[in-house]
Amino acid sequence: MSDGVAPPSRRATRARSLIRQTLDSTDKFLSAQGLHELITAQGEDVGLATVYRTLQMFADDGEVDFLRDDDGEMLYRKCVRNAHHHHLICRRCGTTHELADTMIESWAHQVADQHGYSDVSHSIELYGTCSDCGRLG
Amino acid sequence: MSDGVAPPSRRATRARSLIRQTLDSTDKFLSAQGLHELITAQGEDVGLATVYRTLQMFADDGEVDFLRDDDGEMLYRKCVRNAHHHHLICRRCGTTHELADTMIESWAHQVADQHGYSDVSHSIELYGTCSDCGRLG
DNA sequence: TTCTGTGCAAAGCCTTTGCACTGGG
DNA sequence: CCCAGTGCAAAGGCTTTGCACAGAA
Repeated sequence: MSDGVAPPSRRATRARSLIRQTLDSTDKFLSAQGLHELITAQGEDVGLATVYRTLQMFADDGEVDFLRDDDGEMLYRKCVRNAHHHHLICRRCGTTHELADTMIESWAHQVADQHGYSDVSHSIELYGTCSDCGRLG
Repeated sequence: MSDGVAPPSRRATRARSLIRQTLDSTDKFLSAQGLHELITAQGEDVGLATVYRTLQMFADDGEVDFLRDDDGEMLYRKCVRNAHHHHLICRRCGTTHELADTMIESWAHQVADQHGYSDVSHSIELYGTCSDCGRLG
């Protein structure tokens, strides 16, 4: 599982800096387009294609978490935890909690073993309404 | 959770029959386009838009299982089990095992409760290489 | 100077939609 | 006969790509 390949050289640019800043400004998962809008709203300007390319690169480098929502859209969020984990996401406001639960990992492997599967990976995300949004009705 | 709404009237048509037949012919998850190709390969002809509309309808009616793969594509499969469940899917040949594990359900609810989330739902799929494909190298 | 990064516009892909025709009941 | 269902083509929405220019090192 170790990607022996060293990450390619990465230059420090205005676009990357702005994208990192924007990611750091929130705990929520953002789409490429959503992030682009936030940047634009700040009066800054970065090409949408660059946002897509950069988020993809950050994801490859493990600098951001990413997942695909129910609509098939990719969402990205600054990486808080390094180890493998899952998310509990408020489907209303997007607030996210990271879940580092070893039980799930072992469950996944156990089930896979039982069926003779190897190279197991899994996609596990929980959605709900967070307490704040719940209060607001 | 009961969808009190009675399903709208559904007519028996050639397209629906062909789509059902094709779904029944395999245990694997199929994309709309993949299913359309299978139908075409049988020398039959159904509009692609109809396949999309029909699969969506079957999904709404609970007649098929569906999920979104890592590429964001919707996949459909004939429904084997009625109760809520998850899947263990071979990422090579698409063979699928249904998992009816109550432990996961209770885990999800427990975690959500701990964080004050309500209306919990979850997206859980396992991917791996099945024993047959593993043997083939 | 060199080569990565960026912007823009075009193209790709999966999916949905509008509209007129077809066919099930 | 009537309305759900279908086909086709166009449009949508997210994402990727080609290419020439800009800017980091």
